[in-house]
Amino acid sequence: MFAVVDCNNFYASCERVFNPALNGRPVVVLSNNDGCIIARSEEAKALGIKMGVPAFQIADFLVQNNVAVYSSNYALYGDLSRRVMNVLERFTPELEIYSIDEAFLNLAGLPVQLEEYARKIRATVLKNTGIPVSVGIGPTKVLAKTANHYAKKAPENHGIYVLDGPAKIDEALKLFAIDEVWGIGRQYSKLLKSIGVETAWDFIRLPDGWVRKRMTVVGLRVKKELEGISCMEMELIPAAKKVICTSRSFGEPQTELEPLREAVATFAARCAEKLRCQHSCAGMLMVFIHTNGFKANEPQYERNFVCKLPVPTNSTMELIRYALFALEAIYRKGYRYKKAGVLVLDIAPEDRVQGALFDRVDRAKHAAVTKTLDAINSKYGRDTLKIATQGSGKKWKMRQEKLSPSYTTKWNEIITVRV
DNA sequence: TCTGGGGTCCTAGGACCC
DNA sequence: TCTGGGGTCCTAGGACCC
Repeated sequence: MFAVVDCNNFYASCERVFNPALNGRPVVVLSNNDGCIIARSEEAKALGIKMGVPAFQIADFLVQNNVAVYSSNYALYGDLSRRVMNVLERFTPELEIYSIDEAFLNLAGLPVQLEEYARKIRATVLKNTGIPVSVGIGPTKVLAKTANHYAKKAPENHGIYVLDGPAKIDEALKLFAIDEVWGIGRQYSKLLKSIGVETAWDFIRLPDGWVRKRMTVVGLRVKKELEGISCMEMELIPAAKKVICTSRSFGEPQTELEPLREAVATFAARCAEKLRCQHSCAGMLMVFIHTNGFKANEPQYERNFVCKLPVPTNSTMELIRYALFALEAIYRKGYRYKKAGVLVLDIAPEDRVQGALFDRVDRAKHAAVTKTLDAINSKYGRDTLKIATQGSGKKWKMRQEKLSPSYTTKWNEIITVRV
């Protein structure tokens, strides 16, 4: 059996942990640059606030309904996520951290009563972290996700649901809308509904051949999992990323090269950090910039530039150099740039790098410098030490007007208690 | 004024090899 | 009548996830 533990309205719940005045009040969290609604408390959902809506479109509505609005605070969410995962680790020998707010637990062979165990997991996470979670249990990952849905949506289940036994599974699948199935997105829902498939139960009645042909092996796997045949394994060790991207929208549109250079250098530096964190090097780098596509009356421009690196690297200095070269190759005057980004790809383990005969970079020196850089920044906080080209970010930094304190990761933002 | 960010996997088709 | 067979690698596009 698999359990999937999913934090309820995770970002909104994080905001509540150290600010209990938010309990009972509608809370929403905005995407980067304070753009769209990306998390909603139950009260906010009840008000009809939809996922992904641009915040400015419903600004008045938010005020009228006394909705608490927050900028994304990933320092806080990341830390609380780590705490939740630490608790979950105690409940299984096999934990797969699937996303910032979700994990699979392999319960195979544990001598426990499943419902009781689920209740215990839920209670422990809530007590130790302040985060409410839902626990779904089933014989396959897809069925566990289905169970999680029932745990979350039906109040009488109190946040837990165990899907076991053919009769119970059958009954659940008959009531389960096809577009709620994990792995069935918008396009496949549309396709399936067009041939009269409305529920998960309808779906598993289709011939395998049809599913394989129209939905590839991925769709067929989902079908098998719904039928109770497990074909998605636990992934215990997070695989190294094959592509790493750092990109941001700017708080204000940028017209000049200099702030773009700062931004792109900063994104390249962040990519380098992410590479070093997973002990990889990248063999290619791409920079992209574009204007605001929503502004139909403004001149539009969108370009990217790919550099093949002579020797795969994770050096901040080297990646910045190539990133700036790429930026300068595509930058044109006369546009209002809204967003830029750096991607690194062609990623390989750092101990398998193919050198070059005429390499003029002193790689040992770069490695020593970045090691020191990482050590200092890990101890004193991100960007305590950085490359001068990265600048201050004053001009282009994203909007974060409603940022809560990073209660658990910054000394000067630690919670204050009034007597 | 204002519209997020970061990933994965699969397939088809083209180019190329012997 | 009849136009081989068997591969690899790469890329773009499309689907999905959180």
